[in-house]
Amino acid sequence: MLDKRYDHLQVEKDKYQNWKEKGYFTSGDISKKPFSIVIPPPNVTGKLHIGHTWDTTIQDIIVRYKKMQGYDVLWLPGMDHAGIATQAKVMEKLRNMGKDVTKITREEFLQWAWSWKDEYASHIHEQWAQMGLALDYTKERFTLDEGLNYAVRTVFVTLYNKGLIYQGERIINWDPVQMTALSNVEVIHQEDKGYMYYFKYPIVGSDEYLTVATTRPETMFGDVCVVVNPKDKRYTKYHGMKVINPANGDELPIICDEYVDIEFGTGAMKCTPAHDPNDFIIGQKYGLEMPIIFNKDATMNEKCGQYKGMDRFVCREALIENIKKDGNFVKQEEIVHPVGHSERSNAVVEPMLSKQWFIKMRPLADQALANQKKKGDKVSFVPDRFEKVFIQWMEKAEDWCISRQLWWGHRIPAYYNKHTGEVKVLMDPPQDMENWEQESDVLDTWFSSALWPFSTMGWPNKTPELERYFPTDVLVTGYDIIFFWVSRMIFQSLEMNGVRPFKEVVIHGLVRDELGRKMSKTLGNGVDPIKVIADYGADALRYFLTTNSTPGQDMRYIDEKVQAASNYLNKIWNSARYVLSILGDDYKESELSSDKMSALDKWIINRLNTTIKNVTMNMDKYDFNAASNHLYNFVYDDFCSQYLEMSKVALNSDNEESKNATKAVLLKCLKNIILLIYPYTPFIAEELYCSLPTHLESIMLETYPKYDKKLFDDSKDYQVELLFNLIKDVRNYKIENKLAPNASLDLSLLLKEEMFEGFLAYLKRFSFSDVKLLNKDQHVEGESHIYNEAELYIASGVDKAELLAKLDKDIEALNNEIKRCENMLNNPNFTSKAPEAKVALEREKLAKHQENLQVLLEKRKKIA
RNA sequence: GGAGACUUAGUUCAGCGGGAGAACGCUUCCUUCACACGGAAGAGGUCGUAGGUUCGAUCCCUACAGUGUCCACCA
Repeated sequence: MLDKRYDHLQVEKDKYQNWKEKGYFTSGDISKKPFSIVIPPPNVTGKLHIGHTWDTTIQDIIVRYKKMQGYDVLWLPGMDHAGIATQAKVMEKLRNMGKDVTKITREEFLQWAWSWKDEYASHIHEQWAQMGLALDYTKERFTLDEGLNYAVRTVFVTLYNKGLIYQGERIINWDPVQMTALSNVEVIHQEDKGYMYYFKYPIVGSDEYLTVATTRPETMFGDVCVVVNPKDKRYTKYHGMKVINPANGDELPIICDEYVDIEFGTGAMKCTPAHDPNDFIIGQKYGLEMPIIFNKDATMNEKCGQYKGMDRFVCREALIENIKKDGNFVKQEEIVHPVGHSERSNAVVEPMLSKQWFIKMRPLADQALANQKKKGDKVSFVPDRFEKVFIQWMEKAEDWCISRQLWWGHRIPAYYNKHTGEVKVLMDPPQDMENWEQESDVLDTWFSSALWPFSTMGWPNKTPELERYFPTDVLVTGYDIIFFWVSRMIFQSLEMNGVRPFKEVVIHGLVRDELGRKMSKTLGNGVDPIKVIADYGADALRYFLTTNSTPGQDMRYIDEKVQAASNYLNKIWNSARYVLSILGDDYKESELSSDKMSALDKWIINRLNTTIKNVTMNMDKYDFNAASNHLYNFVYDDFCSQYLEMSKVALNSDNEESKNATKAVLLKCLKNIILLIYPYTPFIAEELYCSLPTHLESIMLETYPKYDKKLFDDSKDYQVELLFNLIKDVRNYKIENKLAPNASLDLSLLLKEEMFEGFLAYLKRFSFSDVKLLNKDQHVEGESHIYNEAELYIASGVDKAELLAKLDKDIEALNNEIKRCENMLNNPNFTSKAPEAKVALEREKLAKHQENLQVLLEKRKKIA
């Protein structure tokens, strides 16, 4: 027997462990069709946040749904080593322990990092368990494990040999806090306040000067020339002359290049090839020197004279002061301009010339773009507008800087000859390793993540897993990592395997706080899923997360809505409790047979069928909000409010046959509700399922409900709806007239056709009144309610004037409706252009309205 | 500078070429034997503004306004 109140703590206890131990999460039944998903591996940097919960719940719903539909589902779990982020956290921990991190060795650090990984991996496992995720742990991987390292090396060597990976000196984004290079996507551009400074660059051998503008005066130590547009007439006379750099007195040539915009600033641009990507291009074009002026921590280096060792921003201020003293300062303007910050450290990123490893993107991007044009092979985005985001990024993808000056990651398999400097890229260290030194840099974390869908399945070996589950069926992730991850998986898979990594990508948004703000550590507005689970249960949280937004759209976390989800589950719980109590302990399940079912039974079964159809259709579209809404309406309106209440009549009758039919229908509805809600809320579904009179060992072994045409007979459904309307109007009458809900009224009913068996009994029971049947044309005093198939009169002490007033109101409303219909039908454009069915429907409506109007008019005549 | 998203009830959000929906909140009534974390009934919206397409627009198109998002090297 179920408890009176749904208690999530009791319901969610021990179930996960049991599922796991029984092997329900394990894939590999080759008698079934395969279906596969790889989890987006969470970083081992911390605990999971509510965004992870959303992401993984969507996957879990898909997984459980597909399992029920008879697929052999592989949901592959795993985690990401998250290079920069984890290294930063581990370093911080070591500093907090009082260690001198500058003295620590690579090997020592890696030991600490691995133990950090173990600790956080166990937190993540615990959270997955609490959320109830049906992950196949026998296939779990880590982005830094040996097998994945083998895959990473294979890809690196292959791309290198194809010329798609190269080492080059280029301008990269330098994070001076983490002291590593970053890729473009790891740089966040934000609008910062700053100044545009204008300085005089005196012309050598002249009293004149050029005014040059810059936002980063400290880079002036790296200036090698001043560039003007050859067409700029203001500067023609200076062509071939030199200017003096006001920062250090160096003489700089004036160079002409079309790149300079005559309209922008002063039209004279300082050129710092080592610290600006555009200047770098000009530097290359004219073979200019490229002096680097920063140390790795963005302090000024020895090229900066008296400023050596200063922080770049301190230097900036000091330099400006000195230029002012020299009289070369013109002005400064406050501006707001985009400034690049490191995604991880938030430090202002310094563009810096540096030797790094790159992936040549153009050929790979073109391949990915070409594949999107192939109908059967493309990756389908859900919702499809996100394909555009992907395509646009691919169209202008620049080379990807993949080397990082870190320890925590896949070490680049390149070897430098200690004597000759020769570079070799190899799967394994050279035989004479004593003469070689391995590249100390590691790869960008996303390099290994990009291989995740196939590296986790044993690639490059032709494993059975790869054969069976790759390409995967669907990937679920947030729109914020389309660039970081989705696009890179796509081009890597196409290059390495010749096929897409997944057929579909389901994109969701961000969870925001109650006020619509992004959740962040600095705001402290994050929501801890573990706390929500403790308060309301994993089921309520899962239901809330997956049913409160449209695909691809952000959502707000609102506590009351989780509570509402919990109330819904309590509703299902109690309806189950009731149904089970009706069935009794020794109930034997029997087949539903259409001929023993009442009109009411058939009605609810039809509603159930329709619900199954709608839910399934929307589940297949990954529209979990729409799917759950259909079920919700069925549970509340059709099943609980109508059928459960109505069924009490049959259950209290002496008719054993109809009693049994009702019980069977109740059970069928309940069981289907449990099965339909199960992917969303597996814990409560399992609990209720196992309380059914007959059940398998677990709901995880059940099959998903199917639309059942056999029981479909809706011929009397409209009469059932009429009954509901009659009851509703009677209730309404009582409330309007301040009568008790169970007050007995004097009701008269004229039926225009024969109603289903028991119709009157239901009406009597739910109106708490006796119902007199009228013959045609028989007149009764009272308030009239006209329906298409019936007329209801409620005798009352209300006076004539009031009755007439009400009647007039009804007549007026009906007249308006008739007018609306007539206007439409009299419009030849409507009748000729609108679909036939639409026109017929309007005609039908008009006829009914007119008929009903006649009744009301006659009624009025008799009263008046 | 580009791209796309959003604007619907007090609030958070669905929806849709043919009489506006849910949840929460609010009002009235009801402890009736599944559930007061409940039930019954109800109030509440010129669907951002202006044009256009259409027999018909909240829905499609255009412009505008507002809100937030992503991308982008202009000194």
